[in-house]
Amino acid sequence: MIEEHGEPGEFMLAGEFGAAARLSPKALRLYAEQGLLSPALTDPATGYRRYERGQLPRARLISRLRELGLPLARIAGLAGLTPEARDAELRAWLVAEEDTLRRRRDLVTALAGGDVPLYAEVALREVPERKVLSVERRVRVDGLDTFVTDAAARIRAHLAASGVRDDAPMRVWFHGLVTQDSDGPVEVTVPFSGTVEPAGDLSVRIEAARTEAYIPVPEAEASFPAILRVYDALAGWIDRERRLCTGSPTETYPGTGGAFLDIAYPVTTAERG
Amino acid sequence: MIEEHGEPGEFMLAGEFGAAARLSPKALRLYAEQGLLSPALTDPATGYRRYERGQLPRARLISRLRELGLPLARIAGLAGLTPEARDAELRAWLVAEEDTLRRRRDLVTALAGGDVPLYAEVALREVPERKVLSVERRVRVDGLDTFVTDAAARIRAHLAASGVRDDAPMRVWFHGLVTQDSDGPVEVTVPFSGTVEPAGDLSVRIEAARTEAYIPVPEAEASFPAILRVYDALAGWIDRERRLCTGSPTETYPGTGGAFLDIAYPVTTAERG
DNA sequence: CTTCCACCATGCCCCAGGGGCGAGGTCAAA
DNA sequence: TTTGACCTCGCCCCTGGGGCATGGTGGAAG
Repeated sequence: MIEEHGEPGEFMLAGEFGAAARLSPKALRLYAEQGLLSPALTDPATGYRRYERGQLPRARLISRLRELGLPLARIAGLAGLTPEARDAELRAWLVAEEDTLRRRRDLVTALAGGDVPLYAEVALREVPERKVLSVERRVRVDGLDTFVTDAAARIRAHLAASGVRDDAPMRVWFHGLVTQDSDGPVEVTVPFSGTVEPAGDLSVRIEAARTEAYIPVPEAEASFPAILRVYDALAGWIDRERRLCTGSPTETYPGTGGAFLDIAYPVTTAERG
Repeated sequence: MIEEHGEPGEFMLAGEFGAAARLSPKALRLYAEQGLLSPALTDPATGYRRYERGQLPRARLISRLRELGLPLARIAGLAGLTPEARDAELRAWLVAEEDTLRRRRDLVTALAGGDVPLYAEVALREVPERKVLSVERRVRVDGLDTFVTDAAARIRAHLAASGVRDDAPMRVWFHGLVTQDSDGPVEVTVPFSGTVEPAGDLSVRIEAARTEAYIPVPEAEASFPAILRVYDALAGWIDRERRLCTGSPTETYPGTGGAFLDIAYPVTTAERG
């Protein structure tokens, strides 16, 4: 318990201040180090931090925002806003949280679904060597659509300007893991015939010949998270056929037989013994 | 990219296995250390981990569960269940997540509301020294109701068995921070007159005389998160009156004038200069 | 058979947001 | 003055890896 102070001074020590703001002394020390909530006075000899009463509203606000689970950097930004602007930011954050929850709900549903019914649609095909115009960049899921759309437009524009026709579907390569919080290199390629000069971040390269296992995906299943089941089905098929993946997965737009897209993995030619 | 293997062996190295399960080698190493996903074989000379194809489904499951943001310990538990049981657990987890989101939404609303209208209801009172029977324990918010209800019942039962009447409201002391993920010591006390022996975790002590600032709270505002605004209003009033808190906050059931409860802070007797 | 290069291992430091502990300094009332 | 409750700092711990440096390896090509 805190003892009574007969004639209390203007300044409070960390424990007392923290009790009034529902923040532990440890948390207050951290906030002081980070500059999020600097004590009004620090005794240079003892290191004791003294807070003043006027800092309580800010401390209480920080405490509330921490209860929401916001990181300190975010809180530092929010604490500097007007109450109205802060409220607007927080409501936007809530909307994002709701999105996250929806995504999780969909993932759980996808997990429960199993992947058996899709096996029959998997097939093998030989893809010949092709010359392609490509753009590669590291992106996260939230920037994926924008990147792919933009890259495809620029590639096709450059092909048109170079006087060659793009005569085959666009292919998106996932060279690395692309998730909510980890980016991976993604490449967009469009095959062409003829001669084209590279320009800016558009490069010309050869896509090697390969055998790939693929599965056409209708538009209804082409978005997250239903598409995860398709990936799992394809991987499961490759397992069962006792083949091995030999490269990164790709998505081809449009897909075989009028499908919205094909998902494909390059695989070994022969089954393993 | 991964080269083709003419006659691939039964075992895969970390990178290859990880590419097939969408897990980084680093993550696989961590999971191996924790026993979450042990490689089928570890070369004792080189430390190379070899995974086999049959481990892919488990690896993919782990990858999916990580995408949900679940901690590894939780995943370890879930991975051992049948698909049906796992699905049930995940749905329960989703419900908890929805609760969390609701709580956050309420907190944001409370933050935006301000606390001005409640000031008028704050008052001061002198509380005399009282002998009380008490139970103290560290609890978190989720165990708070259960603890208070149970403690009150046991205290009143012991008072009745000792032949004394409990003649005053129950008081709940928050000696430490009680939040979602940090527990604090909480004490439940009931004043009595006469003589009672301590028993088990029931102890007899004196609550010191004090001055307290209090505010009656109707039942409609007595639950989370509306009650936070009341706490803030009380703290703001104490600030404006230029007093200091001298102890832990308490909640008294029932409250003054038919209120559901009173929230009170012990404060200094005199205003400060 | 050697060489080459990509892959793999360990180990260390880093991120948030503190909790917990121990050593030692400080401040008040009794 | 003593006592006990504060306070300070500093270190190690948690999760789930990312990134880097150093050095050992595997497999395929020459």
